[in-house]
Amino acid sequence: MRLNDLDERIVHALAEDARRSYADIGTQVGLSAPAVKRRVDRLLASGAITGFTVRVDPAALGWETEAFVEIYCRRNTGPGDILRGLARYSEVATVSTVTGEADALVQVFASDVRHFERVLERIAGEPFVERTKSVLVLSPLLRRYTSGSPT
Amino acid sequence: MRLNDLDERIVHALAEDARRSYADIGTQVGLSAPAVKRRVDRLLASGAITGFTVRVDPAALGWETEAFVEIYCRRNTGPGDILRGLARYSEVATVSTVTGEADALVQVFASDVRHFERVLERIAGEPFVERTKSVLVLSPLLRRYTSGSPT
DNA sequence: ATTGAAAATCTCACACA
DNA sequence: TGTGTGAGATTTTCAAT
Repeated sequence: MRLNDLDERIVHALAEDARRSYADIGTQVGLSAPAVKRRVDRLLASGAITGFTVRVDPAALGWETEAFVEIYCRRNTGPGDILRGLARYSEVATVSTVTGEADALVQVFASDVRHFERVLERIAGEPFVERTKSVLVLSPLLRRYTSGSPT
Repeated sequence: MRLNDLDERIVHALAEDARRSYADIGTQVGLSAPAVKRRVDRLLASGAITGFTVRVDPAALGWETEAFVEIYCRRNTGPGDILRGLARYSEVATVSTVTGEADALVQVFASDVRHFERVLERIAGEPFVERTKSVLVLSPLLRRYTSGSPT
């Protein structure tokens, strides 16, 4: 789907505060409230917008430990296998297949290092996982456009 | 701030759909709409919730290329130097100092591989950067709780 | 895309445990 | 401190234009 300038400004407004009223957004972009709603509905239907969510402070929710885990898979493992295997973990925030030596890069939030260790052991025990390689986040210096944590 | 079970369930509900009505959330967690709003307001005031945002499909906004870049810094580089040096790039979404061989892990969104290459060259040219090592995202299989892209 | 009206929701006051 | 109830203000939502 192709977004025009008006759509982009609406998405930008929603990105800053997804609970702003359509009328508010409308006055900012020069549209009436129903017009804004129609465009948002269209963006939702087309998949350009996939939903609305909350920005949380992971530390405030008790998820103080963040890590990136490289996954090295056994032969004949497809993206679907990786997703199905990892989506079950509530501690897993993002999963991406990547170029390079590893097959996938996984972002994990845990309450502490002990918790992370348990999660890592379970992930490493998945049948499609050959080995893993993790780095722990020391300081989340910048979290732009995104922030989230499992519940 | 300490969150109890009710708060966590409310945050979880908002993470799935931040535009659900307080009454809906209330019936799910066993509270009235005003009670839910009061807790959300408190979570906002305490900083546990930092706002509401929209989940977008980066590709629909024209940001089709995502990459993770490991930064190896010169000696005597502090976290502040890394943050100041990288925050200027609008393509940089997240910056974290990490354990392991690299000093920092940076998430970058670009419109295409050519765009990413230009950004990478500029980052690699920063005075505190000794070398970089990148992996490109092939498929963003899972983007839980939020996903965003630079505007 | 806008207008205007009806339905739903938000948001506050107050009362209660 | 935290909750529920009810009323008024606001917003959403859908016709008709």
